[in-house]
Amino acid sequence: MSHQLVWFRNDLRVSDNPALFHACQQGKAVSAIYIATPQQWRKHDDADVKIDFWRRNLICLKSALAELHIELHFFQVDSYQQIPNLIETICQQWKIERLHFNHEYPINERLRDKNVIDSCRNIAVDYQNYHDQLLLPPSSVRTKTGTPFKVFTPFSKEAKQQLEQSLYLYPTPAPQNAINLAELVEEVQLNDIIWPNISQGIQRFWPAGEHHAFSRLVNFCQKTIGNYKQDRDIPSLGGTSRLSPYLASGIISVRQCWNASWQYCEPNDSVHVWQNELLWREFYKHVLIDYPYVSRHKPWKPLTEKIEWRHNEQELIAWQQGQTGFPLIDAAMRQLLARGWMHNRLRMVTAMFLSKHLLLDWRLGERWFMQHLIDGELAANNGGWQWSASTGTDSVPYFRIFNPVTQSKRFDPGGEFIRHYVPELAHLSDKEIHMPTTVNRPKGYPEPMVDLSVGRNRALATFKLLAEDL
DNA sequence: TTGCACTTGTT
DNA sequence: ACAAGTGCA
Repeated sequence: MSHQLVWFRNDLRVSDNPALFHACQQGKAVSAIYIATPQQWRKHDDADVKIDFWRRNLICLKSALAELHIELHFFQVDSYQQIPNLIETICQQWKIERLHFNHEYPINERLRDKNVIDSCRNIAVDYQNYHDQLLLPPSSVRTKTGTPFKVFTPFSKEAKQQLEQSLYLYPTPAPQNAINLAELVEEVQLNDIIWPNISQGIQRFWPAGEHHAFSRLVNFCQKTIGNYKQDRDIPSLGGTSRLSPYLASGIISVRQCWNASWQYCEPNDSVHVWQNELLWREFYKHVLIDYPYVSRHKPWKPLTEKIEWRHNEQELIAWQQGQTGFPLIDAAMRQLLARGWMHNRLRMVTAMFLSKHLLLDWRLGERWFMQHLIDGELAANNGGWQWSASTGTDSVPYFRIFNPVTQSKRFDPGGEFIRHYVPELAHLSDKEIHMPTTVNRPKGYPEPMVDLSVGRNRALATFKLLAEDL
């Protein structure tokens, strides 16, 4: 018997799944496992809304696999350290020949996988792993001199040259030979795991299942993407793909997205803009792999470690709760809490407000985002925050500080987005809503927590000092 | 070494 | 008008 085992992690789908595909290629019985690690999730600040999304997608995955006659078994341990032992036990009791899984790139995951591989070697179990989260493998996008790209534009040019319009997608496997396995004592049911409670209201916005993800992708490419270039920056319009939660948890693959962008779209500027967004995701993942210290709470630009960020718990809380007195910021921060998601434009505006106008440590904001985003993903979240804080690769120049009121007038001109999430301001006119006057400000809505020009100049001075120190 | 190009601006 | 460099070929 040569029993194959697929370990599912951030790839909760059966279509275009390299590990699953290869396991099924062997013509032998295939089983699948998922290992819940609640304490590790807390350590990584994984959001409740994201953990619940995993749970809902695991239900879908279990039934999708059942149709292929593959059983998905659940296990639970506290942390990654216990996984090698658990996998040893599973492999021995089920007489596994080969373990298959798709790569994850953050350092804790790499260490976990290295230890699992060492265990496999100890007990003479074969293993294979595959690249899955990236369009192009690590280290494959390099400058002429062989170094990693530090700037997005040349990175994207090189990446585009390497990418075909149609990438190979691993087909969903055919049904496999069924196998009856003894239930292991370590095994749990999905319901035995303690999951966060998430309201149906939020769940409705993010339906689970790869079929849903795929139809969202096709629908986006056939309809929404046509106006993507103009609409994507207007939070009230819903002009973005809203695929990030599905990509982050591997409910859909980035290869499927890339192919769809060529296959289902009329080629135009908007399509290229969206493809660039996929490449930004790619860029930040490569940065994380090439500069692993960014996942250890270090800025990409070492010099910026010297910045003395202010400490102010109350200001942080005001920002987190959407009580800053700046309507667009507050609307955005409340959207994050209400939906587990925030529009991309607003992620930049709120991140820059925290790191520049308030001069609070960008890592506090990064953490808050991770704790609340359904699409929270280390590389993209870290890359985005370091971009806004001017500490990252190809980040915004420190003197180009978004003005939250100007941004509000430009990207929410009719105030629709603000009215939706900050209802106490809904009655204000289009002109007043971006920055209510003292007279117009309703009771209960806070005064602006910082004078924008004071905050701006404070940030400019801080960064300028840094440059002079050099 | 030089020249070119540079996501998301603000006052 | 201004902020001020920097990656890359």
